[in-house]
Amino acid sequence: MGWVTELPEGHSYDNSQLASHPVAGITELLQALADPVRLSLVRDLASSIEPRPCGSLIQSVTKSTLSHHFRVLREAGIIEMRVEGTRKLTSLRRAELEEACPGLLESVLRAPVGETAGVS
Amino acid sequence: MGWVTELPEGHSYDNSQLASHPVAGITELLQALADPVRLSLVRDLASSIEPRPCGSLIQSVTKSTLSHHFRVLREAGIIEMRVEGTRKLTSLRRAELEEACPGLLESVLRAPVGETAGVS
DNA sequence: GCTATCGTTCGACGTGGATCGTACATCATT
DNA sequence: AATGATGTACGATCCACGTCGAACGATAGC
Repeated sequence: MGWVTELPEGHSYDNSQLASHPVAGITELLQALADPVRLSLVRDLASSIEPRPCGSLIQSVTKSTLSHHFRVLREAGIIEMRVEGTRKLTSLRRAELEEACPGLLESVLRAPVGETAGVS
Repeated sequence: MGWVTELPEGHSYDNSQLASHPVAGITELLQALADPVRLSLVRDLASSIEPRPCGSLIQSVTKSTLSHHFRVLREAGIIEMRVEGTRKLTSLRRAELEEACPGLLESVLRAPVGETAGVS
């Protein structure tokens, strides 16, 4: 039954992941950073000099969920990916981010990771 | 403080709005700022030296919605209110915010208000 | 007292988003 | 080709959140 090659209207493969999105506006930027998982990803990326494969970050969520978060960060212009063999290396776009919203990344990374900051 | 005047099993009145909440953690802080209405409120508050009554800010949403946003900002420790007659004056907690997350408010306020920042 | 104004609370609604499982794509190796 | 590893697309589910209208609380002034 219908072994017709199911290309059209099925899963299309979108390579726009590789084209760098422009850095988004401040609201979208904050929204992208305002999720605990994504913030953790950004912190991890910031703490390593070299770009890292997606799978080496986080573990508390599924592959698909992780891919979703990477998409959000990509579309906000916060990260970029490049293919290397069978993997994709992810890196922070520090310079572009700094140009679009100076100081934001710095302050977010410097903030204590725990719960309340303890300032009343 | 912040107790509740219990009347007849219905609306309870919570005065904790006046007790300053501690500045929240970075995630909650970002979440509070990542809404267009709230961000606009914060910008408006930042642009005026004196504290302002709630009603003098924004108009694109209902009273109740506005009150909800103020609550979120209050509970994140971003703003504080004090009663003055029949109004409540709202002000940014710049110092506490700066102590809890240095540079964050500055960078957010300095960011262009429009859509995309235009950095590719 | 009554009335007006200002802000809050409650309840309900709709939408967006975070999560997952499954199926699929791509590349490398065997 | 077949298999394994890595990441993406899609569909479904669930829940948090932004929004509103209506009722209520607090204060000021008539």
